[in-house]
Amino acid sequence: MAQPDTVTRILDTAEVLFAERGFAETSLRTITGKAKVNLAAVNYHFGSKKSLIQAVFARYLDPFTERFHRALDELEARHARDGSEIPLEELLETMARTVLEVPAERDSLKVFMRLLGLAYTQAQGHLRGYIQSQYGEDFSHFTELVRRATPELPDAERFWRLHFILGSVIFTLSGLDALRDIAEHDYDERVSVSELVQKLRPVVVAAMQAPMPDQR
Amino acid sequence: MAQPDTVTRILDTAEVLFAERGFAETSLRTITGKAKVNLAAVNYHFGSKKSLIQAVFARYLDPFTERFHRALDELEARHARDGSEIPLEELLETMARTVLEVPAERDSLKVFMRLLGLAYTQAQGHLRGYIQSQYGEDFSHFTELVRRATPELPDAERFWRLHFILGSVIFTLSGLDALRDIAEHDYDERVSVSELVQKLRPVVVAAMQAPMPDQR
DNA sequence: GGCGTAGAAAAACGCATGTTTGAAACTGTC
DNA sequence: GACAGTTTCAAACATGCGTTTTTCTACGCC
Repeated sequence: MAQPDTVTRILDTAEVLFAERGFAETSLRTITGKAKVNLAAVNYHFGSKKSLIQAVFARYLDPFTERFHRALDELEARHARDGSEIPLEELLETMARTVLEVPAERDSLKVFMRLLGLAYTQAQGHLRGYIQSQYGEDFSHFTELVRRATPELPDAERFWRLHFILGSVIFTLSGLDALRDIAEHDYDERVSVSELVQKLRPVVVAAMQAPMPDQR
Repeated sequence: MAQPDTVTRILDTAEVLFAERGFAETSLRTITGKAKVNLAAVNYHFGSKKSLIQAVFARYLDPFTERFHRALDELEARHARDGSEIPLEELLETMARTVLEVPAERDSLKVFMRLLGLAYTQAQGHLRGYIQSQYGEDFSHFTELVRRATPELPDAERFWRLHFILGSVIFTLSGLDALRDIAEHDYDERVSVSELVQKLRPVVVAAMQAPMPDQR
């Protein structure tokens, strides 16, 4: 098999290493060494380490938002025809399906989720700004649809619950390997990612439909 | 007021900086500079940066586990007397109260949660091992009580749901500042930490009591 | 066939990092 | 008040980092 070109080799290696150790902890020398590529290649092709990080994200998020956008439009169109509202389950289902679809091609869901987690938790101010500016609009579209699907929730409450859920998903899927090892060791149950998503589904729905907190 | 001693000044400064930027992104020079302490002091008092990181955690986790242990024992004793089982809400309540109590003395819940989040997400293999070895037992005690409180759940299912919840809590509270800014900007609702914990409560309970996923 | 350009390779640059050193300053004790 | 032990300090050390520069190689084009 022919070796992929330099740019692809760098991206392939970088995303795995970033996902494993974080951005600051992964040096260009480690990346280029493992990718069997000259050190200067990163700066030549990407300009800087920062841009490499953004490129790694773009390679996931561009196809993701593209598909997600299409899926949401289609969902809206279908329900617009018969005038019904889109139920929450269907929205969550659509998001889950898209998240699973995109990295499936490279068997890298774990990497994708780890990267999302890192984008939130690692400092890297430039990343948050980049993601917000590039993909913020599509996410807003989604939250607007969720708003219509859960009209009984106050806006702020829905906002927080969405982030609770986001935390569950990112946290669980990004720490997947470690957790899976523990689960297998303690309960010998070996779960696949799709089984885990199945486990998440009722929990997420229940979280969104939980009663409002007591006012004390 | 007298300046705290060098060790305390280092710990106070380090925990804030670590929480803000992560471990790798915080240099000893930044810490010692801000703490108005000589650079060599860290290596003199702690031995290495690694040990400093562990010391920062120990200063939170030692009192936390100590209190948590006591609180659980007391809870168990109380219910052992009348032979009743400890309800799930009470267990979660106890944990939440203890988490809130410990850093309250220094108004640093945010820091505490950020640190917990970092312990999970930043590589720092030594940290995970250290925490597991030092505090793993107390956490096991807690999960055992949760097991008794939710006998209808299969062990593996409970395991995963606990981690879903852990994800929600750590993710939300560790990204608190950023999220709070958004929430305030978009919905002008300024939530306090205890209000957020109040919002989390019904969601967490609902998550644990959600129906089992469909088998497909 | 020579030329121009894009890419790869090797080396060096400048800088920030964690750590170590050795001398100075301080502290308590007899 | 001299001594031993501890803590502070400035300086240096070695290393690893991202980036830049320079040289070399390969390929398309009139």
